[in-house]
Amino acid sequence: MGNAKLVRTRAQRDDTKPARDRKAARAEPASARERILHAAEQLFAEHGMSGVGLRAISAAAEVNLASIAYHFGSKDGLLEALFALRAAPIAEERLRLLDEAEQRADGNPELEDILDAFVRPALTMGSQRNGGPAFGRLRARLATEPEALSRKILSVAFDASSHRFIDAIANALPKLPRAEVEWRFHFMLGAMYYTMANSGRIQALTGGRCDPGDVKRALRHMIPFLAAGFRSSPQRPA
Amino acid sequence: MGNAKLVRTRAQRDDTKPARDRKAARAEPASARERILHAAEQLFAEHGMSGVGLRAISAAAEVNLASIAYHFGSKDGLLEALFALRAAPIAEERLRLLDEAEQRADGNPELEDILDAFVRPALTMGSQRNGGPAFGRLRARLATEPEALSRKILSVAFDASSHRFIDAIANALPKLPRAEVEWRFHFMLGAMYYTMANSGRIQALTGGRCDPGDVKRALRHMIPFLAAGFRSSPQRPA
DNA sequence: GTCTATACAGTGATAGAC
DNA sequence: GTCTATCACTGTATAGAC
Repeated sequence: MGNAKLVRTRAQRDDTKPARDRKAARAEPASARERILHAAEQLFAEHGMSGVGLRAISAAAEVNLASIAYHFGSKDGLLEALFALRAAPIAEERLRLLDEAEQRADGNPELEDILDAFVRPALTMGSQRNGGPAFGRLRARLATEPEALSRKILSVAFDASSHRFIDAIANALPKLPRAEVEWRFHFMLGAMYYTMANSGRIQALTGGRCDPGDVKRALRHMIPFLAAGFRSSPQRPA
Repeated sequence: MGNAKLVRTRAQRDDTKPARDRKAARAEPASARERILHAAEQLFAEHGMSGVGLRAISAAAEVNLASIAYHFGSKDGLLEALFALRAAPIAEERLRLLDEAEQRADGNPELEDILDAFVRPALTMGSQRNGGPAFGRLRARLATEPEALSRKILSVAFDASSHRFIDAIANALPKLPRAEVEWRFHFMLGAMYYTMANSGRIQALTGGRCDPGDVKRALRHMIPFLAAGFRSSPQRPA
């Protein structure tokens, strides 16, 4: 667990199977691998990475305990596989939305559209199934972990798209120093992750009036807030 | 672990000893209780709540393993005790700074001063010792946990001061709907927690130029960003 | 009251039989 | 490939020494 080299599975076949039958995968997850991934995603998001045991996962997926070690090497390996499965589509959708916005605006998109392209996929694409934003919550949890493994996983998954967005924001705010853009990007990450985590804190504070799980509403509140923050003049007036 | 009733210790004496000798506590933490708390704070912050075992804590504190269960009931009980020790001073300092700002401004303090009074104690008062913001990181971790226990701990520690600050912000922005204030308060919490977590992500993205561990700089960037967000008009123009 | 030794049911991981 | 059996380790509980 200490050093952060990514786990190598014993079954090293190149997964990402070319989807030989999409329909079958929908009805009842065929392979043991997929059932494990699905069960782990639900349970991890609900009880946290260390709140749920491999035995519970194997039971929910209806596979043998050792089978999960066989397919994923370790509990951490299972986490990595989950990210490999879910993170890439999010990063791709971000870039797609950004490209779209840039084309619409001839290379100079509105700041709001850039921020929306960054945040929206993260909030909406957390496991549509079961209605629960399972992956998003898991990801938010990982984002606050200091463990080297977590950093590595997030880094390989999102570094490229993050850099691209920092550049796009800097381009939309040419007067803002680069360092200021980076700080504000950091604050945006915080607001986004905390919304994804949906810890229930703000519901408790407001008697349920404010619900981060309502993605549409969250975005409508979040984007103007962030955009105004990004546009503000850097130094504190007082 | 499931239900969130706070842990009752076997040694139920009212702690918060009236500091009979401040100097002695500085040199070499006298009681086993304090040594355990100190060791746990450091280790929890460094490796995460479930990344470190009770045996490691007992070794670092130079006490017997069972002694920690005696004083704190359980691992979760240890966490609660840590919060009881560190959270209260932070909440108090927040209210003190807010009172100060209100007095200076005859009841209508600047928004920036309100936000500063809220965020500053959280960033600065995370265990001055060892130079490491140990408690802050731990707190940020807890904030993204969905576990009932975490919510309970944070709730009893910070509900009162949070409500007070939501009111103060709403008072400073009389045109802003209450719900909007609450959403933005939520985003502020996210930015603050992510800064406290100091996950290293933004350092990695920026080659170390941006360091959330630099509290002074973090505040100078954060307050104007948040203030602008709070002041912005609610609905997205487009 | 404080501390200790020891035991127990649970965890993740693994070797090896089928 | 899959499963059984087992390992070292975790948090917790308890009986009893000072």
